[in-house]
Amino acid sequence: MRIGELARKAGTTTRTLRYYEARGLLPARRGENGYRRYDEEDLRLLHQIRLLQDFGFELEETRPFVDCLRAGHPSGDSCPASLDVYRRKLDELDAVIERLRQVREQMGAQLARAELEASAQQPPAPRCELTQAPSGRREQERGPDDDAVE
Amino acid sequence: MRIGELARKAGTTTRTLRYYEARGLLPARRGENGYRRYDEEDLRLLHQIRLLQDFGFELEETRPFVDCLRAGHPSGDSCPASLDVYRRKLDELDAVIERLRQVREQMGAQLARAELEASAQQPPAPRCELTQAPSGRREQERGPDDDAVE
DNA sequence: GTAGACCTTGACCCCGACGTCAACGCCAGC
DNA sequence: GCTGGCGTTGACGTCGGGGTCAAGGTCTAC
Repeated sequence: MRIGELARKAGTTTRTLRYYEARGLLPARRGENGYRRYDEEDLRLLHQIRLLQDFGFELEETRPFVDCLRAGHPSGDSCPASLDVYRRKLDELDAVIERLRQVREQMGAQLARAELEASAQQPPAPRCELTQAPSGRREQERGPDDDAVE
Repeated sequence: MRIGELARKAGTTTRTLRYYEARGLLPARRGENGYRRYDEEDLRLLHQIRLLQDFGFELEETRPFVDCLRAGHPSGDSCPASLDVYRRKLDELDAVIERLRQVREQMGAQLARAELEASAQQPPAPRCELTQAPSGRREQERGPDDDAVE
């Protein structure tokens, strides 16, 4: 199959596939006309990459898994190198989560303190003019925003 | 004081201070020679910025806090606009933490499964190597080299 | 034989928070 | 007056994972 079809099947874009190829992660054979040609095996590799990306892996970190699959193993994590990456990522993940948890805690305390002080000042009349909304209005739809975990 | 001194006192760099000024976040007065001049108030503002940055705020998100301080309030979070940012960040934080927690869980399960499979295969002889599998090569032989990145 | 869907490479753009020159001005001490 | 350490602006680089043209080649259907 050609690049467009593979992209559709994997739910990604042709630009992304060319990018992966440029990184040496998913090289393609070429037909006589110079078009890239892929097969089902490539689709599997690509699925592996996307899965790990969704987990927050950097592209380079998916390489051991892809190599493992390409070497003929049943799954990308059948090789020691992949397991090492898993373990490292788990450690990282634990560290990040813990840090965020602490930040969350401190911020929650700050907010509580600030709200308390505000309510001690504000009761009679609205004063602080650096705002527009008088109170809650917090739905703020969540757009295509997401990760950015450090 | 001049830029270098402020940077040292706040544990940051002159480049950073110029960047903040370019963003309009921490404008500086100028001496006759064109040098930036700062005072203790600026140091306070800067501390507020750095604190929030450490919390993972983007620069723009610190602006309400800085404005609040500059408006004469005792602390950066004495203003409703700042509290709104707190609340929004807390929500974001909760969402991110939860997502990471789930990823951590899935990955832990993957690792456990992979380790189990590995131990079921490995005992007799070491197998899992990153060598070519004897299985079918892909259609159309390639040039004088199978790519080996690294 | 031609439209239009697909492919090719190359090149520049984006975000955030700066780092890192380069080339020059200002000022203090010796 | 010269060196060295400050300061100034401006411009480009970084990192990841692509997006978005632009200018052209190919293939397929009608």
